Amino acid sequence: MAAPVKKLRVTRQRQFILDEIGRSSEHPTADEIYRRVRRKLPRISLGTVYRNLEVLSESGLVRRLTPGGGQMRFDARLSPHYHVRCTVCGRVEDVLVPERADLEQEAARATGYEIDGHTLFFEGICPQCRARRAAH
Amino acid sequence: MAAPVKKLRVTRQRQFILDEIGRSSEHPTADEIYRRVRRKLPRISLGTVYRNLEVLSESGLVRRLTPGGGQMRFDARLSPHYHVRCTVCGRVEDVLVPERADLEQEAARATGYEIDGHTLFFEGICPQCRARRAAH
DNA sequence: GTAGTTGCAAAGGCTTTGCACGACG
DNA sequence: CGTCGTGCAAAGCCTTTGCAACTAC
Repeated sequence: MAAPVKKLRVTRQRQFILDEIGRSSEHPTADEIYRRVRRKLPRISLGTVYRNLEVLSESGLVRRLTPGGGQMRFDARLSPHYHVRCTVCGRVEDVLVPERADLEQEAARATGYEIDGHTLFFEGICPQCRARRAAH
Repeated sequence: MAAPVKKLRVTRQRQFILDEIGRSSEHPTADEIYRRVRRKLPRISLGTVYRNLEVLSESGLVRRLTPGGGQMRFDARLSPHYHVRCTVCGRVEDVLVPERADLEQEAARATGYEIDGHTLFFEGICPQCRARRAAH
């Protein structure tokens, strides 16, 4: 009755990609993952990286983020949490505050939708950029 | 001290574009706006539409949305509110529940960022798609 | 053995941009 | 009249895809 889960093979490429996302807490883009994994697997292709990111997020092993300013990013932290994007340098970081489940009930009531989840992005300026800005 | 506001000219293209966004509550994409405005101004180009959307959102006359699934959308409703995207048909609608300002304070505390705003997207299934699904 | 995967390269979708002409103020 | 805006077309960026060879199970 549920979604047909296709069985994933454990390939070297897949392992390195998953590993690389887990290793970094900086929510890398597909291209960043590609460049890093290529240090270990020089023959991997960008297409493979994209295909794996698709499959891995489809099966819930990574989370795909689409912050306002640009390309997709990937997050290995699976527990519910929010994100913040620095509007100056573009970095994306976790915001570890508890998810507000009540928001979804409110939204369901207000819209008539069946709500499955929500995504919350804060925008702001990171401490480093703030310091740089203060120093002119 | 504030951002240098450049003065906008009132061109027919700009007027029709702004008008078209205001007229529809469906958060049209750039291409949808283009196709609609072209009925009145057949010689307008897609490039002009994009340039105006850029300028208009830069000056706060429209709001630019970037829902997870695909291209930018535009919203003429300027008061703070949230959005929901139907994961089946892709439509985007307003969610008129009050913004939670306390979220930003929490996020600032948790991250050290200076928070300027936040974007909240709900995902779910709209009543129409739900009905269609129930009817097999 | 055979489905799922990979590399490579080409194609695709959306958005941005260079340029010369046009029009708003 | 000087800018700012426009149309057109080309370029750009990120992502997806077709295909034949390959490999995990």
